[in-house]
Amino acid sequence: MKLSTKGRYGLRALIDLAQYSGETPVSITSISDRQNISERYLEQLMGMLKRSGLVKSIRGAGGGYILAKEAAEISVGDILRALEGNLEPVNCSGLHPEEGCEAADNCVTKYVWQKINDSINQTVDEIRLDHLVEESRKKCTGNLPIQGNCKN
Amino acid sequence: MKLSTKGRYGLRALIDLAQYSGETPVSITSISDRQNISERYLEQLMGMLKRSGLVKSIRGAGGGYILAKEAAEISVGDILRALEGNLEPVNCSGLHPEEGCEAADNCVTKYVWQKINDSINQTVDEIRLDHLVEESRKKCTGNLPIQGNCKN
DNA sequence: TTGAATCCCTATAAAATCACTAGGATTTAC
DNA sequence: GTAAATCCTAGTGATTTTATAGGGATTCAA
Repeated sequence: MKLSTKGRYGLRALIDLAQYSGETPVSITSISDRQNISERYLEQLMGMLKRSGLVKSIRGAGGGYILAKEAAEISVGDILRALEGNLEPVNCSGLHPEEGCEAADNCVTKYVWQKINDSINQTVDEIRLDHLVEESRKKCTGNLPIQGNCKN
Repeated sequence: MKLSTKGRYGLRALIDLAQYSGETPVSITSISDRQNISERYLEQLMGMLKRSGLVKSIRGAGGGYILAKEAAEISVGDILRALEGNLEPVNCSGLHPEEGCEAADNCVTKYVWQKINDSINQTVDEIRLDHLVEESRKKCTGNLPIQGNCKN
């Protein structure tokens, strides 16, 4: 029941991107330096986020990434689902009406997985990127936060 | 962000156990037959549930398992945590006050993981085993439910 | 026009985790 | 004593995760 590094790194990267975005696009190199994430790996994550329409890329020298929409319009749920696929605790076809599991109607555990799924999605959809950026600014007045080896 | 077979099988097994518990203890063989779960594997799961105090075992011929307490006093959360360890989406030491991550105070993502963790735990702790057994009885009046190959 | 900076795509390797399987040891009812 | 059951510890093949690596393609500045 764990989130992979994709989700963890990706969320940190997008907070960073939102925080450092200004006139010029933010390069992968700069994010990876600040966040201590492998440049090559981060590249892949940004690709996924781009394909999901959360960021835009600007190629060539001086290029990098920018948010595709306002930070207030991007939720943690959008980011995590883009990177982790759906957040369902169980890959239960009964959760998807179109797929039709023959046991679905009689399945008791489906009820449980559905409840967990709903609560996770509701929680992550409530948290917006701008809020996290603001929190981050509050915590860190002037000097940079000491992240150390923390990869979460 | 997936629950492993431990949690999925374990919950089904305990619903089954609660459903079929009567005078005599319920054997692993009978549960594994009804639920289509590998006997040897289920053995391990029952061991974990026993160590967590959710079931009691009776050894020897005619032995098996019984619930250690009323079905109404066992929550889905108890079961899943017994089998999956904690349900935290991220193994973040900042979530545990005693461990003390140096970045904890400045860590923005910790806030997110904490929220997800709380919502999952609240959800699974609200659902009790007796409720699931009752639901199961309702859905299946007389004839057994067709579970097919569904492993969820 | 050239070179540096940057994104883009695919393949592959190492590590970790999962989902069992195997082989016994112990306990109990009959 | 024997069969039926739980108990315990390892081992193992398959899959997934977590990157690394390499080779482009594109853009901009000088």
